[in-house]
Amino acid sequence: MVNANSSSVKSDFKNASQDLLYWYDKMARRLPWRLSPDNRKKGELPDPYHVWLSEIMLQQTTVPHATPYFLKFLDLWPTVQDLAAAENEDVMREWAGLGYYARARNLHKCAKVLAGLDKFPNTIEELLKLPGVGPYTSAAVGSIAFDLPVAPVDGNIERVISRLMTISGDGSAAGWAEDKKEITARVQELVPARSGDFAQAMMDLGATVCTPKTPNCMICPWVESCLAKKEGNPEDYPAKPKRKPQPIRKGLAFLAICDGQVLLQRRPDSGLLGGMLMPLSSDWAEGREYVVLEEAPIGADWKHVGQARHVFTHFALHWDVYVANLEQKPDLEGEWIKLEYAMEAGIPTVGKKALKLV
DNA sequence: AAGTCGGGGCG
DNA sequence: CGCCCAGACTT
Repeated sequence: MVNANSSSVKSDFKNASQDLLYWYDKMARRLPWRLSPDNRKKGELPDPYHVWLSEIMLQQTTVPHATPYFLKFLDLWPTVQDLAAAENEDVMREWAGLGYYARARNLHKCAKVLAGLDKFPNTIEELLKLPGVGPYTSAAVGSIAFDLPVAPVDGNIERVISRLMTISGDGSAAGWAEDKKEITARVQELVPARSGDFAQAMMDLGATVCTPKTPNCMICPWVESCLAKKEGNPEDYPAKPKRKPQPIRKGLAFLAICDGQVLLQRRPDSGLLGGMLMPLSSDWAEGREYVVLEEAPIGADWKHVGQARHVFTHFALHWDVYVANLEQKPDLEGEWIKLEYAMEAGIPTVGKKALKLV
C-alpha cells in the first residue's frame, strides 16, 4: 500500500540524498570491487569489468560469500579478454560453491560478447542486452561504473525505500509486485549527481543499518525523514508474501570408487546444477521408495554410508549415499577423479556433502 | 504472475 | 527451523 500522502517526493525527501551521501563519505564499506568516495569525488571511476563481475556474483549472494570468489576470478582472469578466452569447464569449476550456476554460464557467454566490443557498454539499453544482465544489474553497472543517473533496486534498496516512503505490500504477491514498481519509480527521483555513490550508499545502509529484522534507526542518516520510523514500526516494512514450504525429495547417490578414484559426471547445461560435475545419482522425487539394485547405474556391492541433506531453493533433498569399491572401472560415462582432489574438483556443495561420507 | 535456480548465515 | 541476500530467466 502506498502512503496516501499526495505531496511530492521532492518536497518530502528533499535532503535525503545529500544526507545519505554525507553519511556514506564517512561510513562507506571498503570492498575489493569498490572505489572509495574520496577517489570517486576526484573524478575516478572503477573498472567496469570489476563492477560487472562483482554484480553478477552478488546476485542473491552475500558479500562475505562472494568476496573470495571475486578475488580468485580476478587473479585467474585479470581482464575480460582473459575470462573470454578461458575454457568453460574452468569457469564452472571456479564458480562451484557459489550457486545459481546459470550465472556462471551467462558470465562466460557475456565475457565473450564484451571481449569483442571496442568499449564496455555504457548505456542502460546496451547493458540490458547482455546475457545475465537484467534490470538490477544494468542499473548497478550503469550507475557505479559510469555514474549514469539511475538507481538500481535490489533487496536492500527495496527495503530501505519501502521504509523511507512507507511503501509496503499487503502480504499478497500482487500487492508486493505493484509496490516494487512504485519503489523503483520513486527512488529514481532521489538520484543525485553522484549516482554511483548513491547506489552503493543505499546498499551499505540496507546491509549495515536498515537491516531486515531490527533496524538500527539511532545511527541512521535517514532517521529524520523516514516515514516508517515516524509510524514507529520500520521493522514491519516491507510486507512480503510468504514463501510456500519446500517439499522433500529423496534420492540415492552412488559413489563408484576404483583405484582411489571416484566417478563423476557432468550434468547437462540447463536445469539444476547445470554444467557441473556431480556423483552418480538416482532421480530425485517426492514420496517414493527406492530399491538400490534397481536405481544403481551398475550392479555392485553398494554399501550405505549415510545420508546427505541439502536445501535448494524450492525443495530439500535427502540423499542416501552408497559406496562401491570396484575391482576395475566399469564402462560408464564420466570422469574418474582422485579422491584426494575431489573436494577441489569443482563440485557443488551438495555433491561435496555426499563425498564427505566416503 | 508463478516457477526455476544454490548456498550460507542469522535470529 | 524460516527468512534474507547487490536477481535473471523461462513459461
